[in-house]
Amino acid sequence: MDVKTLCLGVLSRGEASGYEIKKAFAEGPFSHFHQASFGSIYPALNALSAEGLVEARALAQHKRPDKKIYSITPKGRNALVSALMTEPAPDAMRSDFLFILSFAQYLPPARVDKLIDQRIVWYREALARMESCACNETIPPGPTFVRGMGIAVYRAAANYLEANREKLIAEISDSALLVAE
Amino acid sequence: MDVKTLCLGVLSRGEASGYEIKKAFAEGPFSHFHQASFGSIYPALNALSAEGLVEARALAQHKRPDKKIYSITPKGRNALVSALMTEPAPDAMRSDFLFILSFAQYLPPARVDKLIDQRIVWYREALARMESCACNETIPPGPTFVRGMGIAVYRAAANYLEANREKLIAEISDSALLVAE
DNA sequence: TTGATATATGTCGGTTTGATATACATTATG
DNA sequence: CATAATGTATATCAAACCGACATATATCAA
Repeated sequence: MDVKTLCLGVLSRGEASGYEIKKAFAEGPFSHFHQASFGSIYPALNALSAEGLVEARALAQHKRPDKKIYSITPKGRNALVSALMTEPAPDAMRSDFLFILSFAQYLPPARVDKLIDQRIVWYREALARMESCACNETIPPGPTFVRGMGIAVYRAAANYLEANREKLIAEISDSALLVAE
Repeated sequence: MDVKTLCLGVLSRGEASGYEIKKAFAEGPFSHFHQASFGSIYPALNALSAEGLVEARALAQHKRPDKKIYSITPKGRNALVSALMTEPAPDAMRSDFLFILSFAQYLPPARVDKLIDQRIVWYREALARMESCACNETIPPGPTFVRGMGIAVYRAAANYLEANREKLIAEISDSALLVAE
């Protein structure tokens, strides 16, 4: 699933600028299962434009660069559906946090404690964003299902961290004492 | 957290070849929160070797390319600890599966059904691997904690899919009927 | 006032992926 | 028994991608 397809997906829900597409991956409804950077979005939009899968119109702005608003074409919708019919790659989680924690016994307990603390806050904030967003609107079944899965997974992560942090800190503090003896 | 650091992390648990490091990310204890490809591992090992952070010894093999077994040096351990003390990036999940499902209403219900089916199997198999692995050995607190978090998150994902799949299929089947009327 | 944050597009170096090449052993499958 | 598929093992390379930076301005907080 390349960035071109991701952009088509966002644009299928309504026209948007590159900046707004970035926001959809940074904070919006796609943020908990995909991300994309400016360095890939802008070239992708140019390529899609050249292929006739999206159309751009420039919107003049007060003392700012023109905002280029992209909208998907019928050809673009076909390309999106084709991409949606291919077999998805396995799901992948990337967590520097867990990589670091797997070496917890070689780190100062205070550092581990703070790290877990911050990550709980991060997960809880992400959860709040997911749960609050657009409850008044009528959300289609697909996005509702996907949102629910994001909430379920993030909640499990936050709950696990809260339930098991003390045990971990106690264990690595004990082993430090053993070494000191 | 670049591939060089990830390799140092694997090697800190014992010497290994590039191929074995790959396996650690594809199936092993790191597989549920980080991944790395051959194309990044081999150059990373060469770079680490040039910097004196790892040492290589060649192991002649019967009618096969020599296996290069890498081990971490004291300098390498210092570099690893330094990397472990930097602030971790936010956790990220990447799921083409969820991206596709967010357009469920534009897809054939049978396709959505099969997709969810396969993903449940995938999550359950990953769970079985995580839960079975090395229960007899004494695992240090760090890896135990990290493993527990992987299990908690994957279980939440599998349970959510099982609990909500029927509702989704029913909803997209209904809307298809409405269109047909 | 000074810095931070937000809007907005874009480039560029460096990293990473995923496919491919090579080579042989072992293990299914028809 | 042949043959296909999978596993062991290293390595390269084009294409894709990320993160930082450049540019320009408005707004809001310290």
